Amino acid sequence: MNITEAQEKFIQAWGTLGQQWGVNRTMAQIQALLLVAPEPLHAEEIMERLSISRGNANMNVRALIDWGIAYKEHKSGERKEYFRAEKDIWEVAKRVTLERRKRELEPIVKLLDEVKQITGDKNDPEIKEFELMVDRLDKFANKVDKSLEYVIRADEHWFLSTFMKAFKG
Amino acid sequence: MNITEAQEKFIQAWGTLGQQWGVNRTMAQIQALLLVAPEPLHAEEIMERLSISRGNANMNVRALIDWGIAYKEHKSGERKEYFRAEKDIWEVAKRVTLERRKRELEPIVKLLDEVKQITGDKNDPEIKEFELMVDRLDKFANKVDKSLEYVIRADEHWFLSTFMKAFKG
DNA sequence: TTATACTTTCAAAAAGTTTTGAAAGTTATT
DNA sequence: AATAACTTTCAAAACTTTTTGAAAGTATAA
Repeated sequence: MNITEAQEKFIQAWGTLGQQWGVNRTMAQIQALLLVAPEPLHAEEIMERLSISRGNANMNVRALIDWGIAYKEHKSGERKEYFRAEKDIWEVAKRVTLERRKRELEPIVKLLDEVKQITGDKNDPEIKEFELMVDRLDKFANKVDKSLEYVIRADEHWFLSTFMKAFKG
Repeated sequence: MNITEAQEKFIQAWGTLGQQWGVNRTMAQIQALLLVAPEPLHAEEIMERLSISRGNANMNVRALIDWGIAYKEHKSGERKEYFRAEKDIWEVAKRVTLERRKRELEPIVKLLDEVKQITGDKNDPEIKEFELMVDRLDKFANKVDKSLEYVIRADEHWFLSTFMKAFKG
């Protein structure tokens, strides 16, 4: 396999994986392309390399930047904007974790708070079960939230340092 | 807010959250319904409560069972099948983690292995960058994989016991 | 064996998401 | 101020996923 084939394969597969992660295919493909590119690329290059339209390229590059996993870059003497990917995988993982925490965990906690105060006979089995479930979920969500906060704030290599000891390095 | 409104709100919101997790809306709604139900429900009840078709109900109940987060149940003297949700949230989290590991992590490792052996001039910047990236991703994926394996095998309350010490809780 | 009470399947329809590309917007240069 | 080089927007089209419901399948009881 030569380098072009390998890059192509990687980009396609990364796109497919992205979809399972709830990330749109093109966004993941652009990230993959920027990850394997030794130099920043501009819109035209991305469009050509992935055979996508200008609008699509623009939209998804912007999404990557919003997530904090790609950056705009300017080359002196050039008007074009260049883009590069964040290549520190731990940093990417941290960003993605933060983003998901915001999008997934915060709404759960908010929902549970709203739904916590219900009126009615506390001996009704429906009410008993509901309150039990809300309580269980709330405890869980708060534990996960605190744990994420902890690991995100900690050293970027937390995962290594916390767990790898168990595997002797 | 009365119990019916609260349940309704919870079910709808859980469905929306499910979508962001890559889980189909109806599957998440059925899970939510079964989570708040004090007794197991049968197909007819699920269809009616969520206003969905028989096929849709059947398909998504089956998916929940495949994921190991809901169970079939039989009531003696009844021909209908009843369904109940796994209500231990730690158990649900474990199952979901296992499922995602299989669907998301395993394909990455497989891809990286395939793409690792490329032919060409090792001084070509494209090749250098590519090999660097594959190596970084491979190390990361393997660390995450081993860590998940560890925490899944460990006590169900691993999350608590590993991190909560840091919060004196 | 036949009838009945249920569950499962699957092709077509509906709903939802992504992509396109032309037009509008922005900024830098002359 | 006008032009050129670029970026962004957005409505329509293409594509993907989900849902429906009627038909087929299965198991139990009489």
